[in-house]
Amino acid sequence: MKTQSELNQKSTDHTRGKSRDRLLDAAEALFARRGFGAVGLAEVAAQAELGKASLFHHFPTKAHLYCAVMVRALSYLEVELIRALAEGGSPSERLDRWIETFIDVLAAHPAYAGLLLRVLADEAELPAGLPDGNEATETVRRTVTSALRLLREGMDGGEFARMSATHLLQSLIGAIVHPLATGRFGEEWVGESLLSNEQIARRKSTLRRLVHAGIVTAPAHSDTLYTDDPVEGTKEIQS
Amino acid sequence: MKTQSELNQKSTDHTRGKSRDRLLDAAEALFARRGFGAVGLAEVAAQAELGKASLFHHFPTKAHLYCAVMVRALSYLEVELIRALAEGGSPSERLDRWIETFIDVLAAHPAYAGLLLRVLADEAELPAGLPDGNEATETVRRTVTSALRLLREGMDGGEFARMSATHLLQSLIGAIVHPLATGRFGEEWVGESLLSNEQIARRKSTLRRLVHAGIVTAPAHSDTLYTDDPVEGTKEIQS
DNA sequence: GTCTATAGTGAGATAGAC
DNA sequence: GTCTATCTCACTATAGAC
Repeated sequence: MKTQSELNQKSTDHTRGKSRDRLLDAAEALFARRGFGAVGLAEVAAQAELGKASLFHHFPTKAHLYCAVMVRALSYLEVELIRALAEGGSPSERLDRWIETFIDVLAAHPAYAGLLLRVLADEAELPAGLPDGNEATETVRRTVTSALRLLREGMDGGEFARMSATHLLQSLIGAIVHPLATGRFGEEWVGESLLSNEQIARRKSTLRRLVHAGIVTAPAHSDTLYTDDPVEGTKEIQS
Repeated sequence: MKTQSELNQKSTDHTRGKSRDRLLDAAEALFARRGFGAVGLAEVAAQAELGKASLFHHFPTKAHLYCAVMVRALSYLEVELIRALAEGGSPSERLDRWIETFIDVLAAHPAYAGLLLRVLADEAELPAGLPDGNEATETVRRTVTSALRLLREGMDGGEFARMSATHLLQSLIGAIVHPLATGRFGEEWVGESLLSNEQIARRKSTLRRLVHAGIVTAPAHSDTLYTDDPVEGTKEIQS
């Protein structure tokens, strides 16, 4: 029974992959642009060239579909970022590679920036209880934890300035993800697709400059500089 | 007729302001958390302690309500940011004040970060054609333009490093807005409300450090650094 | 200006033939 | 696995009394 469909799990091309994958692709694009609540399953099915009812054969519920989309994207991102960190080098080199890889992943998958924004910001749109929903949450947690570990290592070794690692990471993520999620306005300001090689190079360059030297060349006036996060030292996220 | 209701247009307290304002407040919170499509008007009305039908007396359509919420928030932000820039000082000082004011506004209005994220990232959720929708778009444009002007001035004067002003601004906005829009995860990582005085001070400190000196203290390896945006020089956004 | 009642539409989800 | 037909319900919006 079903010898063929088991063999090409990786979905080469014959129509454009298995219909489950087409559904995931369609849903991914739509959820990224409009969010969970504003996407209709009829539109998803139509864009996957399937009937609306067939969708429910692959995903029993809209929430399941949403979580499956998220898990696929988040897992891919996690794998790439972990790989980037695993290649070794000084904390500074690893951070550079982490940022560059992050941008590369968002550039290669135009929907991911939007999806990430929604996972992080939308309220309760990862319905807990679903296995995939929990896995998505855990994937985010793991990815964040590994990045935090890098930042703290760099600070401990004196290679990064001492500051709140969590706040720094949130700022970095915002600076990386947000610009690539601002479809309309972003392209209007930049004048062309944000995903062109040229603009991606500019994004990397901007981030690199920001991380390595800031942007202000004049001397800054002194100011209180917070260093450590007192609370999180004992939280299980430390792992 | 109605002498009383005309007098307290500014809605002091007697229940909690005029019902139109209560509707705006309720809608603001819900739209920020869930986006246009996922919010039901029944919930908005209920949270404003009004019947569902009364809502349509104040806003003829859901889109009108959404745009009204956006205009109110964006206008307030614009006024504050323009004021911050108008207080004078060197580009560096004005940029610091701009960032600090931005964060203060987001901290004082917990829904604004979420709203901003949606204006910038959600697709077509500011229905053009509505007067308020166009005004919201124009407000975003003006706010961005004034910030871009500051960045370019700083670069021209040598006080900021030469780089793509648009990319820099997008990165800054992401670093400012995104962390304050990540309700769930953000608080989990930080361990307390992101809007406490302590955490707001950390946000400001992190951004200031990032802008003024970057975070890496070790010498960076050389890299291509993009400077100007060739396309946008002739666009009407230049104003 | 606020309400109850209700229209009318489109959503998520199911039944069951093929 | 895919389809057509259908159920059920929540939603936006309207009508009209008070």
